Amino acid sequence: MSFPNPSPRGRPRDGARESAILDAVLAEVAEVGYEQVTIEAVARRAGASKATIYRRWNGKRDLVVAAVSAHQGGELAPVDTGTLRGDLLVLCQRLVATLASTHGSLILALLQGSARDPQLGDLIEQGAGQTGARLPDAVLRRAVERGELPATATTYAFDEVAGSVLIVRALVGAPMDDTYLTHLIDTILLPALRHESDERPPGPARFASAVL
Amino acid sequence: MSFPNPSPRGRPRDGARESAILDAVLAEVAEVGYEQVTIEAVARRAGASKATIYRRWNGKRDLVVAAVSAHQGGELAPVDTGTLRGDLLVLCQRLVATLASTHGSLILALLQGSARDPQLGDLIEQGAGQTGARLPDAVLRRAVERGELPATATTYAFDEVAGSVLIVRALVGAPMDDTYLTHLIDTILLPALRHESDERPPGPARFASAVL
Amino acid sequence: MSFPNPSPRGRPRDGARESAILDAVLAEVAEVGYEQVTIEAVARRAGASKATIYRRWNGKRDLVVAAVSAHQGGELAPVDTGTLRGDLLVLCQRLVATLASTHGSLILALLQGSARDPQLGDLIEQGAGQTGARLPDAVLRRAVERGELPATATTYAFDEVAGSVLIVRALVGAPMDDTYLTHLIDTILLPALRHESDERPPGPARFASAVL
Amino acid sequence: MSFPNPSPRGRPRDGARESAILDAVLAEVAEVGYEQVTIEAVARRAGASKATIYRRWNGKRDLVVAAVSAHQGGELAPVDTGTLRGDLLVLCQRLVATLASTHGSLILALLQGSARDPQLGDLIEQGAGQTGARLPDAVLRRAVERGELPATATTYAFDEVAGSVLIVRALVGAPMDDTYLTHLIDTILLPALRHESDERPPGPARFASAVL
DNA sequence: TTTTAACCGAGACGGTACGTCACGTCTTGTG
DNA sequence: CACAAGACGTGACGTACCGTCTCGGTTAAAA
Repeated sequence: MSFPNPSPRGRPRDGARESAILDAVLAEVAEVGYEQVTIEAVARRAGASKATIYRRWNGKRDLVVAAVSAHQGGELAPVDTGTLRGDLLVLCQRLVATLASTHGSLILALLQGSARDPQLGDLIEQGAGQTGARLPDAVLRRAVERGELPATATTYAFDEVAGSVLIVRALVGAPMDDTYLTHLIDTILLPALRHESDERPPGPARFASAVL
Repeated sequence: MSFPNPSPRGRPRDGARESAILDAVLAEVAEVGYEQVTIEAVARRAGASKATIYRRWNGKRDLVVAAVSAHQGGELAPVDTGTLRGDLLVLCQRLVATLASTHGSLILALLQGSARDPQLGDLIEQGAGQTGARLPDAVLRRAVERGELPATATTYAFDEVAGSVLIVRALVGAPMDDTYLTHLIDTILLPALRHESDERPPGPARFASAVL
Repeated sequence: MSFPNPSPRGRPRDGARESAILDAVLAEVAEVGYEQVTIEAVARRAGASKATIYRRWNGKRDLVVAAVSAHQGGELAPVDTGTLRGDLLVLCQRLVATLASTHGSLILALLQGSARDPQLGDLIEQGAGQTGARLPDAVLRRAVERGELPATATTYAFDEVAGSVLIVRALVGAPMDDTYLTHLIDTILLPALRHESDERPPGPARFASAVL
Repeated sequence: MSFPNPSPRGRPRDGARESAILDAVLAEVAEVGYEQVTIEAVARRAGASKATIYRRWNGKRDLVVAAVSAHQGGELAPVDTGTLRGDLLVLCQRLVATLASTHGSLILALLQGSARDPQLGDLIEQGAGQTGARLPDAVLRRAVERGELPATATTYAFDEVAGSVLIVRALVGAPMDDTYLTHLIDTILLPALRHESDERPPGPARFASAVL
C-alpha cells in the first residue's frame, strides 16, 4: 500500500466546484463552439472565479479536454444486424452522429490535446467503442463465424480508417450520408478487412481513432 | 452601356502591399503557428496598416487562406519506382513530410476554412497532387499496365484514405515511420485499390484529401 | 518658428475623451477617496476603455494628478481686511477650507506626484495663491506701508510654514478652528514675518507650499 | 470563583507568532515600501498563515502600525552643543535623517493612521523626542538659562513647525541640506521661539509633530 | 490642370478577454 | 482553541488584439 498524498494540507478542493465548472464548459462549447469559449464566460456560468479555474487548469484546451474526459456518455446497445456489412453501416452511422453533434473545432481541440496528454487518449479510448470508432470484437467474431471474414482478420483496418476519414470529412463539411457510407464500406473497409495477413499492427496499441 | 467595373476612380490598390502582407502572413505562421498569428503582428511585419488588411480580407482565416493559396510550391519530380507499392510509399512519405514541415494548426485552419469557402478547396486541390495526397493518374495507369491493379481500378481508395489517416495521426502525434507506412499500404491501401468494382465514387468530385 | 511636431501621424487624440476621463476621475475621487479610486471605475464612468486611459497615463497617480492639474478653480476675491493679522487669518481659513474639501489621501498623492513631476508643481503653483498657501505680494506690500512689517520683509516665512503645518494637521485630524489659527498666526507667523533679515531664501524658488 | 477572562479554553495564542509577523512587516516595509506591502508576503516571510494575521489585525494599516509601535528604537544621545542655534540644527538634522531613512509612504501611513487611531499617536509620541520632532525641555531650559530665550518661551513653535515643514519637504523632494536648515532656524524657528507670550497652546496637548 | 475619390500609414478608440495578484473568508488536519 | 495550509469568490490589475474610425498625405484617372 502506498500513500502518494500522505496528508493533503490546507483546505481541500471542492469537488462540487469542479463539477460545476466542467458542466459549464460543456454547455458553453455546445452553445458557441470551442473557439468562442472564453474562460470568463465559463466562470460566470459556473458561478466560479477565474482564479479557481486557473488554479486547476492551464488554459482553455486543458479545461475543455478535462470536461470532455469527465463526461462519460451512457452505454449504447450492442451492434448485431446479422451481416458484417450491416454492422459496419451502423457503426459508421453512430460515428457520423457523434461528429455531427459535436462542433468540429472541439474535435480538433481533443485531437491536439491527446497529442500532449496521453491520459486524454486513455480516457477517451474507453469510450471509443461506444462512438463507433472501434470495431467491437463481438462484431468481428460473428463475421468470422459467418465466414464473411478470414479467421486471421483483425479490427485494425476499421479502427485505423473509419474514424480518420469521417473526422476529416466532418471538418471539411463533405457529405456523409448512407450512400457515401455504403461506398466507403464496400470499396475500402470490406476489402481491407478481408485481406489475409499474419502481420500484427505496428507501433503503439492505441489507434488514432481512439480519440473519439 | 454596362459598367461591370463601374469606373475604378481614385487611387488603385497597390499590388506590392498585398504581396508584402501575404509574405508576412506566411512568415508569422511559420514562426508562431496559426493560432498565435495576429493581424497586428502581420501588419507590423509587413509595414502595413491594419486598415489596409481589413480592406481586403475579413479576418485571420481569410488572410491565411489567401496567403497559402498564393503560395504555390515548386513542381515535384514525378513518382515512378517501378512498382505500385514503391510508388505508394513515396507518395505517403511526401505526405508525411508535408505534415511534419507545416504547423499542424495551419492544416486545421485550412480544413476548417475549406468547410466554409469552397474556393479554398478548389485552389488547394490543384496543388494536392504535389503533396502526395492524390494518387497521380500516371501511377495508376502504370500499375494497371503492369497488371498490379485491375483495369477498373480508380484513385478513390487512396485519395480518400491516405490523407485523412495521416492528418489525424499527425494531430495526435502518432508515429508515421516507414514501418507504419508499409503496413498501411499493405493491409489497407493495396487491398482497397485492388478491389474490383464498377461503382463510381458518390457525391462531389472533390475528396477530403484535396485540402492538402 | 519651430515645428516640434512636424506632422502628428495617425488619428489624433480626441480631446473630448480626455476631458470626460479627467472629469470622471475627479468625481470618483470625491465619492470614494483617492485610495479607493480604480481605473476600471473611471473608465466605466467616463464611457472610455481602459486602453485609452493607459495610452495616456501610467497609472492612478498620474491620472489623478492630471485631473487635478486640469481642474483650475475660479478666481477668488483678493484679500484685504485692513490689517496684516486679519489678512493672514483669511488666508489660513481659505487653506483650511481647501484642505477640508479634499480627501487627505488626495493631498498625499499630489505631494508625492509633485516629487516626480516638476510640471505638476508648476501647474499647481499658479493656483497656489488662490488657496491661501501663498502670501500675496499685495498683502505684504500693504502691511509694509501700514508699518506692520519692516521694509525687508518677505513672503518666505508664510509660504514655508502655513501650508506645511496645516497639511500635516489635516492629515492627522487635528483641529484647525479659528482659535488655533489665531494662535498660529500670533506666535509663529507674525514673529517670523517681522524678523529683520537681508538673507535671501535658499534653494529653489518654489516652496513646498506650492503644491496646494 | 470568577473568570475575568471567562475561560481561555483551547490552545493559547503563541506570542512568538506575533513577533515573527511584526518583524516580517518591518522587513517588508523596508524592502518594498508601505504601499507595496501585502499581507500575503508578510505571511510568507513570517511562515505564518493569513488567518493568523487576520485573527489579530484588521488589515495592512493596523498591522504596520502595530509593527512600528512595537519597534522601539534605541536611545539617542542628548543634544547639547552649547548654543540654542546649534541644538536646533542638530535636532533638525536628526529629523532629516529619520525622514530620509524611512520610506516616505510609511510616514504617510502613520500620519493617516493616527487620524483614525488616537492610540497610535500616543504610542509614537513617546518616541517623538528621539527623532528631533520635539524640542527637549532640557534644550529649552538651557537656552533660557543662557539668556537666548525669554523665560516664558515654550517648545510650541518648534514642535508645531519643524516636523511639518520637513515632512512636506521630504514628500515633495525639496532639498534639506544644512544651508536650508540654517535658514529655516534663523528666519522662522528662532524668531518664533523668542516671541514673548503668555498664551498657552490651544487644543489638545499633542502636536502634529508627535507622529514622527 | 485641377478635381476627386480611393488608397495608404499611423494610430486613437470602445471593447473584450487574457492570466496574475491580493484581498478577506472559509474549511480542512494537526497540535 | 490556535495554527499552517490553501481553496474560494471577488475584483482590479496592466496587456494584447480585436475591428472600426479618423487623420494627413499620396496617387492616378476623370473632368
